[in-house]
Amino acid sequence: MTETTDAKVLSHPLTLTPTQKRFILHWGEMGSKWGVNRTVAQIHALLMVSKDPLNAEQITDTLAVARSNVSTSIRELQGWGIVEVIHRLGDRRDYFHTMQDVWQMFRIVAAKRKQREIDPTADLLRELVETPDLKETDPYTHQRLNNLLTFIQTMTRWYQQVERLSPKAISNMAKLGAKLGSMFERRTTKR
Amino acid sequence: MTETTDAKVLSHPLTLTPTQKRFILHWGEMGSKWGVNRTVAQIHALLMVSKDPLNAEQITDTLAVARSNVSTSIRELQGWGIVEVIHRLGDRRDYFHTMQDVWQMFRIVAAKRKQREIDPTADLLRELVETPDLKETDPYTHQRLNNLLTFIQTMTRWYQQVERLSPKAISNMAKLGAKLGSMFERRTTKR
DNA sequence: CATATATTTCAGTTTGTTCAGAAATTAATG
DNA sequence: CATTAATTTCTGAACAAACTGAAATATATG
Repeated sequence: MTETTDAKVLSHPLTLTPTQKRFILHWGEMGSKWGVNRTVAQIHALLMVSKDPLNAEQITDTLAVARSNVSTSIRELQGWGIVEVIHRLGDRRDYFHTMQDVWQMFRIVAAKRKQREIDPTADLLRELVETPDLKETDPYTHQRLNNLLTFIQTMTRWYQQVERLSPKAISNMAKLGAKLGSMFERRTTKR
Repeated sequence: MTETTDAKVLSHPLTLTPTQKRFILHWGEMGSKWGVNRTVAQIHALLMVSKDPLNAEQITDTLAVARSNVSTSIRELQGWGIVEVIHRLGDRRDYFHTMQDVWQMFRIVAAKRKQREIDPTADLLRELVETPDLKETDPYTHQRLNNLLTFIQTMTRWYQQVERLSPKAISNMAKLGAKLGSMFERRTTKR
């Protein structure tokens, strides 16, 4: 019950520029649209614009959320594999930072989302399409499910090719996209 | 208060095969992972495996959800542009059906999601990156935001190319992906 | 090993979402 | 234009998720 307890509350508040604030708030709002909770997204944004790694207390003070909330949120970001811990000599606290490479980050998140949001459906569809006699007894449903499965498999295969490319390669593909597109389009119409 | 009121409750229940049931239930569960509510996803699944268009009452009875819930959910599906109304001579009820072409459905949904989940961020980033003096006063943040923006723009441009392709063209790209990928990879390392 | 510091877990509260049923609205029919 | 059928909107209850503050646990240091 000493007066020092209060002094600790805002021991390491970070000063954010207006630009940084707007980015963090926006990223937090978009989080909900992406299925990520606001605090998690805000912390991620903060780490993205922060030059140096931050400890949990700094994050707490800067974003004005509960310490426990920061703990849980960081855990989730680590679960996604986009936030890492750093330690400093003479400091026992955990310092967090996020990867610099946006393409790398995208790849990691895309892989996780595919695993959670696509793979289970692909598995079930495979099973259902192979249901004995389905093709005969209910050809319509069989056809519909099979179309869906084929589509998912095609997209998956295609994603796996793209996933391996370097950022530079992706950028080049985007630039050459128009040509490529028409190339493939022609190739198929010929058939 | 006549006895006819009760008879109406289950007037047009649809008979679903076990396969159809499993698909509908699974699609409903996955819905939450995709940010779509369960009933909306279930109705969508039901329409996908239903050969004929269904009216609201049939959907209500088959899925055992409230009539009002069906109304709201169908509205949302129409909002996504993947469910349409059909009318029949001598029947004033609305009949609903979903498009057959999976690739077409994907395109529509992808476009909507891009619009909701990507475009606002791209807009903000463009604005922030152009903040006067940011490059000088806070080069680190500027760099980070700019990287993000560039990435989003690249992916967007690339998506726009792909979006125009036919299903067949996509499938071909997936098959040729490996070759293409290494082609681009080589091209960039040379630079 | 006692103390200080850092982190995680937990219970309770707040906030947001889903859903069924009632009420209101819209459209059709004689 | 009154009646019936079809559909949408509104409302409150049940449920689920996010968040906080406090307590419990873990870790370092003299």
